[in-house]
Amino acid sequence: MLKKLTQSQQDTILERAVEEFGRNGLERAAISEIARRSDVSVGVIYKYYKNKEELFQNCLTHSIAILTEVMEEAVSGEEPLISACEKLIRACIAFSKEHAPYIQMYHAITHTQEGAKEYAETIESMTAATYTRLLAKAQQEGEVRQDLDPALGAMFFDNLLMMLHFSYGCAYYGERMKLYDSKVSEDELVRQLLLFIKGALCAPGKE
Amino acid sequence: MLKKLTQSQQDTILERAVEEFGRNGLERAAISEIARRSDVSVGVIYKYYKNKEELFQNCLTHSIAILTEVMEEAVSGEEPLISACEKLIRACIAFSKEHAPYIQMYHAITHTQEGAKEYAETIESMTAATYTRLLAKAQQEGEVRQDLDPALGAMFFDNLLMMLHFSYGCAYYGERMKLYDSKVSEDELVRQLLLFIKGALCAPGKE
Amino acid sequence: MLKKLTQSQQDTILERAVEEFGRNGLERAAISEIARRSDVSVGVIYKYYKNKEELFQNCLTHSIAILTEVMEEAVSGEEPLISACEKLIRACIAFSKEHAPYIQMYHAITHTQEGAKEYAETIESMTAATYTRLLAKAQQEGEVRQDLDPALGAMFFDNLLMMLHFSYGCAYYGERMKLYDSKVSEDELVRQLLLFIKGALCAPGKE
Amino acid sequence: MLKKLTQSQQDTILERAVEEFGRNGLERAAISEIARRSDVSVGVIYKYYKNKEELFQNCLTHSIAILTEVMEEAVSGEEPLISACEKLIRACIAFSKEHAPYIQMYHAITHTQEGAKEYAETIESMTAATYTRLLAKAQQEGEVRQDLDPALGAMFFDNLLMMLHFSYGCAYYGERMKLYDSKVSEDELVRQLLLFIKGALCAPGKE
DNA sequence: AATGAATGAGAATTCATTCAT
DNA sequence: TATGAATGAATTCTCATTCAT
Repeated sequence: MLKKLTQSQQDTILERAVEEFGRNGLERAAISEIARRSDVSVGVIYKYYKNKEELFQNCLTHSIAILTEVMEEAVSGEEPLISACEKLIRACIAFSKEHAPYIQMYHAITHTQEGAKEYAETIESMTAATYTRLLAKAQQEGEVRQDLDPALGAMFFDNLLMMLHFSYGCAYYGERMKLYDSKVSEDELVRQLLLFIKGALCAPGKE
Repeated sequence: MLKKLTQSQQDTILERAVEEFGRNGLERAAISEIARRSDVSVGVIYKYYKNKEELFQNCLTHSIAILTEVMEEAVSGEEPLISACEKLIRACIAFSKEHAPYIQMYHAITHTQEGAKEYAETIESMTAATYTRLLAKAQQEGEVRQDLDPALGAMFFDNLLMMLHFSYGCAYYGERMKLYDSKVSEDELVRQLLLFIKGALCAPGKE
Repeated sequence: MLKKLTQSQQDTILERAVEEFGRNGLERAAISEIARRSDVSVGVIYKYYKNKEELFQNCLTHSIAILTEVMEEAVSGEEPLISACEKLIRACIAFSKEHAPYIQMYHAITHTQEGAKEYAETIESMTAATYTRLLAKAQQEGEVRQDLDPALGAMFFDNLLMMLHFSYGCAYYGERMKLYDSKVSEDELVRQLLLFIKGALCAPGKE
Repeated sequence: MLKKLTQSQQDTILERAVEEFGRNGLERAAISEIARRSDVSVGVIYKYYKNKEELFQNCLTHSIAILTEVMEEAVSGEEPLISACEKLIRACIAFSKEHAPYIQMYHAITHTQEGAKEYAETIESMTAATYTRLLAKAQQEGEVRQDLDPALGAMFFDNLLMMLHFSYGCAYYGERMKLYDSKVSEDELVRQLLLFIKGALCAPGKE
């Protein structure tokens, strides 16, 4: 067959690769398995990606792009901070449940030593800036207490979201969550997390 | 060398193993590398540990013991919740800076799919129970607001601590932290985190 | 070489494997040695056979098929017992001289403890049944003396054939044979063995 | 401990070694296991035997010596051929049942390629000569038919005994025997084998 | 002289990567 | 251009043998 890979086939490879890397991590993931599931030959994957590492990188970029898009969409409107937070939290949970492999890939990348700086900048810069801006603005409007540093507040908030992603996207953190709360409903968890965050960020008596 | 391994050599193996597992995870970690770095033969590692899995388990047990000791010490006294939190936060940071490989190994473990439940139970059960109890008690004493679920509150709190561990123990999260806060002192970070947690947990006007 | 293995190369692997297993038994036989002698990579052997055990099983099946074919051919006709015996004896000798590695592999197998039952059933069942039937039939026709148990007689007869196989296929038994008979011709040996067997099986005065 | 090994300890080592080699063959047999079972250190075995190969050789010599002694004892008297045969057969079975490891060692040695000649001469010469002489004498006395070559007759007879040893001493041959005869008593087997041998060796109407 | 822990070569098996077709 | 079989380096684990005590 001398037919060039269609865009759809290329997408399939990336999706199956994300799944395989999510399942098995960079090391154990098998190119042959990705090829098999994508219904292409091993050789063609090496036509498109120099080696396993590079395929992994591409999966990452792909995952992060999707993840970022979803999160940005949640805070694009003009609305009170707490509503934005709720949207973000619900988006977090929905995305993690639906696209666990992407979360697992994200988790995998955060394990790198080499290139950690470059990865972090690529992946986290925009979120960091966005959340910090969101808080700074809310602070100016009196929604957020004055003694909180917007950057650090944003980081703590993002930390909570990140753990939420892991809790719904990674087996280990899922099990850990059960140890804390084996039967509380997802809605109740969201309500409590909002309560927690609101207390943390907002001036008493304000919203 | 046909002399029995000294205790110090045995300790070295465990330390190098933690580093290797931290760097590469269970799968990719190479016994031969651990042996080389520990300056012993491969065979001797198999004399002390039945296989790679068992060495890993020992590293894990060892790590947890150290970590637990540090954390328990921080909350052993009878003191206001916020003081306990501060102690825990400072212990977290100190431990992560001193024992980064342990944190990295922990991070690697949390990526597992298989055995996730067993790992989570081994590693997280005690912490989960301890923090939940701490909050429940503080709630009874009026220190913590009544509408907060102690278990969920404990989880959110532990989530913040976990991210703190990662931030000081893993390269990626360290870089990420810099994106939020490139110059704030550690002391200021602790102060702000305490502020954040206090707001989240405590009834307004109370401590 | 990235061309698919030719049938001849695949046959070579099996032949070299039989030799290696014959020389060293299942345990000690080295896949790398088989690969080297077959002029293929180690990996390709694992492409065709899941593991050493499976390669061994294939060698065994292959050997049995060849051996059985040869032996069955010798007793397929309707002829007096003694003629059949002569054919079998001559087939034994010819086969052992031509395919010594098969005999050596057979000898190696018979040393196993584990799985001895399964091996014995796989390898010996058909022969046992065939020889027993052969004798029982000859007994009904008066060719074999009435006081001989056909099954035991068949076993003693097969015992003699087996030792013949070893004598012509294994170095040790070859040397041992020379100790008994350093100059007698093969023809004379066959004649004497037939005489021996005829005396053992047949009623005096009958053939 | 600076105590020299007693003779009894040395014997124990040899016995345990025969067992271990019988169980696992030369390759799989573990020196450390032999040491453990003999209640001596690994090092001391290497004081007495240069390496595993040499220990194996010594086990062999030991096994063969015992085996030969038993068999010679059975034919030392002045008695009719068939009585001697019965004694030998019964000695065969009794010895094989009691000392299976020795038989297994014998079987293992017959697998060697290198040194096959030397082994065969060491082990088989005396038996070959003894049985040949036994038959030649019986032939002179008219007990054995005149057209049988005493050397070849002795070999066929010894072949039957050898298979008897294997049948009672090696798992594989034991299972094979069951395929022929799953319920016949040992006594009946001896009776039938004697019948078989008598027919093979003796002139009709004679004993 | 005996001990037994350490050594390290060697074997099975996997799988990323190559390249003849 | 796509294929997928072949390659062979790398990894885990075993155990015969050594030698400091």
